Amino acid sequence: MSATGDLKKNFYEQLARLGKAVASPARLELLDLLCQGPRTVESLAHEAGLSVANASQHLRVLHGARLVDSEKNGMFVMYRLADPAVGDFFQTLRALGEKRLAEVDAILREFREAPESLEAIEKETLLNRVKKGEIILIDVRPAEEYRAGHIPFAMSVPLKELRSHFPKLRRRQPIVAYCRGPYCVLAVEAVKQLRAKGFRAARMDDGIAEWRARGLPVAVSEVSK
Amino acid sequence: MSATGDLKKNFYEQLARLGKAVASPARLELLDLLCQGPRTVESLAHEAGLSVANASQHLRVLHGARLVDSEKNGMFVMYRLADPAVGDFFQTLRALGEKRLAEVDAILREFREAPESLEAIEKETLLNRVKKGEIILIDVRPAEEYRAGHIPFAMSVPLKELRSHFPKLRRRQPIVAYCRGPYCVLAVEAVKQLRAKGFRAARMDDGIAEWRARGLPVAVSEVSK
DNA sequence: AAACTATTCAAGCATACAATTGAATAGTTT
DNA sequence: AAACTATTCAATTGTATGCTTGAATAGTTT
Repeated sequence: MSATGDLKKNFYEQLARLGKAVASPARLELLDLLCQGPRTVESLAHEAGLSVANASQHLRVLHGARLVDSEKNGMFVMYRLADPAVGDFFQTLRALGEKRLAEVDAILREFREAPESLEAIEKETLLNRVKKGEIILIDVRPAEEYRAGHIPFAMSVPLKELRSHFPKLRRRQPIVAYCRGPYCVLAVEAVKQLRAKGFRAARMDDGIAEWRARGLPVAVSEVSK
Repeated sequence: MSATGDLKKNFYEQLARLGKAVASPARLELLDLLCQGPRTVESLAHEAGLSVANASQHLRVLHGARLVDSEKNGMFVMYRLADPAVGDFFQTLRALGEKRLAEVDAILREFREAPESLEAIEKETLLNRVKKGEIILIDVRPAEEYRAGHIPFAMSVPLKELRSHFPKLRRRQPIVAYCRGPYCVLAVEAVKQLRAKGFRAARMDDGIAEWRARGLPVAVSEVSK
């Protein structure tokens, strides 16, 4: 029916569908998120900063390229990678990107260095970034201390439970850890563990006491569950 | 200067440049060809069935994504993969494609089966395909026999020199080997070696004698060099 | 059943891209 | 230097894509 030449052309066309699927920053971010586990459309949209309709459309494209599968679960639709091989592919793509694109390298360098020089950044700016979700702020003190008072939007991740949070964390999302203050080793240890696992982590040497002393807002957990 | 969120967005944008580079069938074919070794623009254009200007533009896109490098050599410009990692990436992409895209699978199946059932195909059709470059027809008899008379458009690839041709050959391009006729083992052996190396090879059991006997055209080398 | 929610669909607009064409470079041969 | 060759550049055209908006589905709660 079709000549061999058409088949050859067709083969590359099919392959190009995969290429097209990863030709959009938005879809790459969605894929990256999905590499870390199944998610609903809305959570993906929110995390990637897309409108829900837009995210849905991008997901449809990814689905069309057989990169992701979806499954209806009650009112939600769960998206997941169609195959672990998709994750491998994404990692290869990222590795190649980091290796070959000088611009990407520069960005990552800035990324890596930014948290280091956090001391220089105004604490208010940090707070704004955390609020926007650009940085994950973790409180590594025991849960009770967290409940008693913590920096707004900080997640409670007691040092002992840090390992169990690894799967949830994104490897390139900057993480800032804080604890009781400059003479407390909890955050130092947390950063060490996170970096060992490849996360971009930095320590904020101020603790809750210093924070409060500057007149910055402090949150209190109402529900102690 | 730029917020962390911008950096994150920028990272995926840079990554998407790689994606865009492999989002076109033409560029994928060019990449595939370049995986097998450096080539000039014209040879790439010809083999991929593109106009030279078009191929040049596609190559510029690949170059922009840092996937290929070019080097001026006299009047020619040689293109090559920028890094062996690019080849790895392409293989991963292809592997994923073959694994995930049902259509691609179907195509490959047809591809794989087509040469097998070559006996059923009219020899004239074969000739047309060879003429169009869809199939590579190789004559595995010693060079003298080839010169004395061969099927039009067949390449002379004496069995002894087969190995040295491997680098030039494309792994998915169907190859058909013929020799003296149904009772000659040259083509059988050639197919065995080609398949062992992953090429798509089939044997045509008719030889030059049978070909001529059917009244089909026979070519003669004028220049014996 | 009515109000709500998560998701998808459809239409519209602006932008980006692929292929074609003809001309411009840069190198080679005569 | 003139003719030729390989490659690139520039302008054009049609088509595909991404994002937005508002409505439609399908499931859930009241």
